[in-house]
Amino acid sequence: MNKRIETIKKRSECPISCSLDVFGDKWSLLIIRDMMFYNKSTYGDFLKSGEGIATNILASRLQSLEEHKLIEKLEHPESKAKVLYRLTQKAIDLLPIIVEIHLWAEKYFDIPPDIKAMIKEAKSGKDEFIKTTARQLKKQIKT
Amino acid sequence: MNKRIETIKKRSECPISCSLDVFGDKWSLLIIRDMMFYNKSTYGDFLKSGEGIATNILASRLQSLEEHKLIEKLEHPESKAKVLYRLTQKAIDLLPIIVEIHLWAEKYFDIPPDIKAMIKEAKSGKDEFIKTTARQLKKQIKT
DNA sequence: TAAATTTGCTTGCATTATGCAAGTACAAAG
DNA sequence: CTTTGTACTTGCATAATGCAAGCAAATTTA
Repeated sequence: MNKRIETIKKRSECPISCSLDVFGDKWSLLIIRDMMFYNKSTYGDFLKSGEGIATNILASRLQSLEEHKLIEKLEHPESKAKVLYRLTQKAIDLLPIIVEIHLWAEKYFDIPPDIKAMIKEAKSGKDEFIKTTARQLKKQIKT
Repeated sequence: MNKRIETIKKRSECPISCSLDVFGDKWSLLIIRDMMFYNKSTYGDFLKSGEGIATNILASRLQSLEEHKLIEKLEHPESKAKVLYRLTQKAIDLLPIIVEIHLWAEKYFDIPPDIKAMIKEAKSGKDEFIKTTARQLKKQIKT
């Protein structure tokens, strides 16, 4: 009945490598994205995402994100049947990375119009965009 | 004798998702890092990296990076036995992302002193650091 | 110039991660 | 008290990664 604690191994001391060991997989950043920009907060929310994550993988990624302290599991105010996932400050601090990924993507991919609008805003006033977005997200932590 | 062209599939139109489809694996960004910051340019160079990539995986990642136009394969000036890999502009444009990952990592990991020095420099004058580093890298492209 | 070494891979097989479909337990609604 | 919703787990298939060995062409060494 022992849940295997996925040992958090580092491949090296390199900051890029260490970071990838935390969120450098196919799904983690997409879950963070959903929480940051689409107000998703429950298991069911994440399942509905356009990319179609499998149920077992979602459970596994949520566990990993929790172990790495990027998210916290809380009881949902509406119902005991639900679980509320919330970003930590550590995850909110990923915002600059995520913004830069958006800016890179905007240069090399065709982006849907609605998202493109947000990227334009982020581009024209990057620091301000990050600051206000981070502030919004922090509100939810209020602890 | 047909080399299978790994079809480049997108999971969605989301810029984060599309970007991860390009470099969101365990190794691609580390190869880019080696080329950006450690002047590595050959298959043998990449093999020597601290994280220890397997030979077949390295070959596979190099092929993927080339297909996604993040690197180019050129003949090595020193020897026909060698292959020279070079970053494209598309890869150099990843620099802001990589810098932000460094800054995030610096906040949440213990970083080796030499790398920490570089991060401090990047932090104190981010735009300038990116600009000068990118300029250095572009020199090598000179077509 | 023949043999050994370097370089950039490929190949075969083991292990791990991810994907899919079904099932389960508990809470809540009817 | 049955049905539905929510958050998972489980079993099995496929894909990605890891490890050790092998290989061909180029270069170096003897």
